[in-house]
Amino acid sequence: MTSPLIFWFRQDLRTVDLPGLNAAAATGRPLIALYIFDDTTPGDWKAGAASRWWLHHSLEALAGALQECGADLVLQRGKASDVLDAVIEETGADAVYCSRQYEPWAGDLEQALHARFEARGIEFKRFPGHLLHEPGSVRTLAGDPFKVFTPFWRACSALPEPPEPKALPEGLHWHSPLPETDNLNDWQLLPRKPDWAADWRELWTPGAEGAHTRLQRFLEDRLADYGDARDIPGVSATSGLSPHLHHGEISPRSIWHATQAWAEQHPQSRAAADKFLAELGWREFSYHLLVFFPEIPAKAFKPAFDEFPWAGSQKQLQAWQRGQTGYPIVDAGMRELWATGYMHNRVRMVTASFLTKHLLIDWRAGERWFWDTLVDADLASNSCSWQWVAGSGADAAPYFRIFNPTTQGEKFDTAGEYVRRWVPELTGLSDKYLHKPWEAPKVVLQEAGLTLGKDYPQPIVDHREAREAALAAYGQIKGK
DNA sequence: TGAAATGTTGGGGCG
DNA sequence: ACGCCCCAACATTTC
Repeated sequence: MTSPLIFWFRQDLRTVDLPGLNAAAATGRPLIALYIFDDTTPGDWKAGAASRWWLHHSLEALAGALQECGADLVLQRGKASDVLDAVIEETGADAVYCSRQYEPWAGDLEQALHARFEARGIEFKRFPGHLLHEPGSVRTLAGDPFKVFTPFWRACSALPEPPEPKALPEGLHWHSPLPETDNLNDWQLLPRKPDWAADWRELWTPGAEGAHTRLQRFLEDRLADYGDARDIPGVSATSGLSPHLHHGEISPRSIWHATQAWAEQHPQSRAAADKFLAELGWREFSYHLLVFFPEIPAKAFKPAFDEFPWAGSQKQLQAWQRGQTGYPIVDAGMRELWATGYMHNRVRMVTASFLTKHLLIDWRAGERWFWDTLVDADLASNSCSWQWVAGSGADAAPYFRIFNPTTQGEKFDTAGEYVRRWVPELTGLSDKYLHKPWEAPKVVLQEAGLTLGKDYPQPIVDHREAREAALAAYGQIKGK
């Protein structure tokens, strides 16, 4: 009798275009579908609260999809190596297949498992699938990792196209009897008291099916206008695929090929498609940076920033987190994040710039907050993007690029749709003052039924002063 | 994947 | 008619 093979699900909660699972199926051996909830993760980057909500529903969806292929998903909680050992022991499995992950601890774990299993004659194989191109496959002519996005992405497009997505073959052979599975509810991934995600199912559909539906809808309804509309937070013009991608419910290769096919049918929208694909490019770039510079989540890429005189108070941090800074576009973004687990990309830049430059608060505080509150929280993208905004990263925005929250609001939320949606106390204010209520004459405020400092805060910092302070702080590390 | 300060230009009001 | 000033509007540079 053939020994079973464990397919270990990780951040790849799908059955379509999952190379490791296809390879496992191709062996013809009885399979065990296993997911391990490992909250012993070192490095202090356990899944945040919003991610855990997503994970719960994503696992439900995966279990459903596997059921349709005749499989039961085994859920177990604990240290990955211990759980794998126990399942191997119990079932007599002598092979473990999984998808690669790129977080520093995940790489370490894979190495350790490889050594451990090899010694015992257990086959351990890792497969790509989370990225378009494996880190290491894209290098400069000198063989170094790229540190600038544009040449990186150009080099990527010179590579052979990523493989076409492959469906899971029919008639898989599943092992039984299976080890006992945990009850998903016992993992308590969902929030209670209060259940702040009570209505999130109306916003999101975690799982591969939801991901593919979202991609289709994006291609049909949104991609043609993506070029300009993607910067308008009041308009639903972005794909919203990031949380699906993070959890591996859809592969970037599926997105890549679907977008290319769409672009061939809509040649006049080639530019929009390329712009969208470049966003996948930034995701790739972040992963490449994370692999080559594993300190990125915790340490400034540019050493000069180790000396940066970060300041800011707990009180200011809290005002930012709660959307009470007195700058409407910033507060709208922070409240959208809190209410939905998501924030529009344009506004992520504005709010992050505000935290690091107007409040001079260390980018790592923002990184933490986003990590806990975003459903798409992703170590690579989150840390690289924070460093990008803070000016400390590879190919980062120059430090002195300080967003003016008023100008950004007027430029990208001209009609005030976004601010009025998330900061309803400002609804009565005319467009003219919506992004700068502190400049509104008394009568206007009265007519809007608004008392600044009571219904809505006064700006917690003065823009001009904050900007000058930020530039002065930067002056202290410049040239170092 | 900025904004502010500074520089330049050109039309129009005015003496 | 002319020079002068004001100030948008746009371009450049500086942070």
